[in-house]
Amino acid sequence: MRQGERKTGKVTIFDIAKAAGVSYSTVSRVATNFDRVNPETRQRVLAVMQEMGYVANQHARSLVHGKSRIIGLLVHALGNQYIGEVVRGIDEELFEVGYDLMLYTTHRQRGKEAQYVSTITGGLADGLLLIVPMGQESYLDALRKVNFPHVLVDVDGVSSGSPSVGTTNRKGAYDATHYLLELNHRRIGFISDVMSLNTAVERLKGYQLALEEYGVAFDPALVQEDDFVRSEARALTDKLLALPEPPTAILASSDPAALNVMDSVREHNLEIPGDISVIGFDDTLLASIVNPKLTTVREPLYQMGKTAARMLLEQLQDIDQPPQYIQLETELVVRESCCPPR
Amino acid sequence: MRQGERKTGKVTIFDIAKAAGVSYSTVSRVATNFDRVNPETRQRVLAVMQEMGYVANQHARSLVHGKSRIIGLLVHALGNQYIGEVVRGIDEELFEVGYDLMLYTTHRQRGKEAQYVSTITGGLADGLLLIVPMGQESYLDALRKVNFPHVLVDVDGVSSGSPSVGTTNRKGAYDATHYLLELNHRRIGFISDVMSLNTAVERLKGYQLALEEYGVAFDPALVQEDDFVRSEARALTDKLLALPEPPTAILASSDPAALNVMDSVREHNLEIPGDISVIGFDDTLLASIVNPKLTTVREPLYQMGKTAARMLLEQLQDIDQPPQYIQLETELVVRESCCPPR
DNA sequence: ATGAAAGCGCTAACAT
DNA sequence: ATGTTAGCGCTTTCAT
Repeated sequence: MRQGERKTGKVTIFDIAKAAGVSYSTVSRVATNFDRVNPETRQRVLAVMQEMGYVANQHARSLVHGKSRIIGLLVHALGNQYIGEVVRGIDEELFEVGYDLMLYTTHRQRGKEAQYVSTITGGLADGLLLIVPMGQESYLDALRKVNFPHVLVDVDGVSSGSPSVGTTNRKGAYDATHYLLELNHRRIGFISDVMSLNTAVERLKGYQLALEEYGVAFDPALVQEDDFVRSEARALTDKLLALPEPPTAILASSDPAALNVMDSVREHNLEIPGDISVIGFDDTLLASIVNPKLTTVREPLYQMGKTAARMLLEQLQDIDQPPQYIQLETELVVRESCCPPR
Repeated sequence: MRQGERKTGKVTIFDIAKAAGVSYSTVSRVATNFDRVNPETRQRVLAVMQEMGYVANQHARSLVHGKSRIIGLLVHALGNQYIGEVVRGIDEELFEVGYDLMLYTTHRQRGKEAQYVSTITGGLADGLLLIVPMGQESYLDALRKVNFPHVLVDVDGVSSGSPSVGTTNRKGAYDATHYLLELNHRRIGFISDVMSLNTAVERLKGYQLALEEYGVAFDPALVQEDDFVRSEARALTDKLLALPEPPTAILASSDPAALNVMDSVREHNLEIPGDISVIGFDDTLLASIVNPKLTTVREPLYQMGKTAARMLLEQLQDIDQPPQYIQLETELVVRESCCPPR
């Protein structure tokens, strides 16, 4: 190879065949190590492959097989622990069976998804995992219509119509609220995700349920909807604290949001938990490092990832399975950010 | 299509051709919208494509072209803001020119890399971006030997032999240390990355340089090497604080590490910054949210990603370019986690 | 402007 | 056990 030259194919099955003095189908056989081939020949071919640095062209294989062993992964953004853990679970499960991951990040740009989804279903990937906060997006219909294997991560079940793995959001919010009520809080602020997310709706229900049980009237002024794209948790906290009858505790929809809440509270010269108790959601590493350590609703992120991947793998085997809606258990993790109100 | 049926190709160029009453090469022409084709015919074909939901098979295209418009992205782990920002930069740059991203996560498993790299160079991807803390890995040689387009992110320059984009690590550490010295600290702990990373070596040099300038003797006991895989920052802080002459300030190698430092310090019933000043590295979102807000050395993460992607794109155009080693400027961001020693 | 034909690198029947 | 052949879906000369 001339210095700097890099043609597409580099070493092909054909080059190996010539060098080893066999037909290229024989080479293919040892490459896939599928068929029986004379051990001696195999050794020779293997040696040549090694020497010439042969690596099979994946696109050619995909073309033949009609599948690529690639899974598309559509995420909103990387860089939060939340996603990191879920992806770790996915990755681990997929790696074992030799699947690769194609990453699609929608970042702030709404609308990218549809475009991605079409190239994905265009044969590039065999299946699709979606970790995208969403309501009823149109591309989901597309996915279902062509019966393309996919699973939704962290959406709340059946309503989506697509296979999904989520958590017990209602119970999670219920537990958190219950805990606060038990501590004797009666004014509990709730910084919720936007209500277009069914997870947010579920959590609100849990929140209200607990309130009801304690005979506390629901005050809409205490729940503020936060946008997940550009979190306003800080400003919303300000709003909550400016209420005529401000909350003595605030429940946030994620750990990062909770940190913002804490930050805002401090700027009001209020103490945590003395003046204001705070609860987060997710239990990312952060929660146990910050000061004070954050009480939060744990979601089994890693398990969600693993489960989602496994479900997708199953669909790949048998696309006609009825969609499953799996819910993993949340768990309240009590740390230091809550105490009884003054 | 029968319910549940999903063959590989779904709608092919051939189906469209038949339905539109043209040859498939004509369909190809409108699909690539490359060649001149009768506007009328084009409309008709387009209409049929739309109706039948045609999406080109990427593998077939890649096979023909010998390139895939896919870039491999090798990362150690997702889920820290650091990676998130870098990837955002990469993603943005690549999206504009229609490249896709193949994600390879090495997680804790050392050794996965080599395997990945070989499938990547096997024609799956056109180029490779590596965000992997590393010294001199053997697969880098492989990359260079076959002249495979790649760029290293966040390594310190020339020594790697591969094109790279990093930051001014030495200056960053120098600035931080200088700031602390200026504040009158003389015992400055340094929780460094392992010295097998050249970035760590550079930072140490910066640290020592500043010390020298102030005539402060370098005490090896004050620098502790932390493993990036399983951070021991907390334990190392304990060690530092247990010194006969403990530090009055600690410089950490990342923001998350700094949080762990802070946590450990608090457990010793010491105040920040009153008893111990703390400085981080990176300036992730975290830094400005925690309590107290973290003084840290900002790295232009997003820009690093963009730059790396752009460099790779340039290599793709002309593989015979000499490798570039780009350094982006760090900047000390002063917040609340430092003050003069008691 | 469009059709016919070759071929990208590989796998998998089908022969031998 | 190994070679021959026919594609996988697409792009791209080369004809017409």
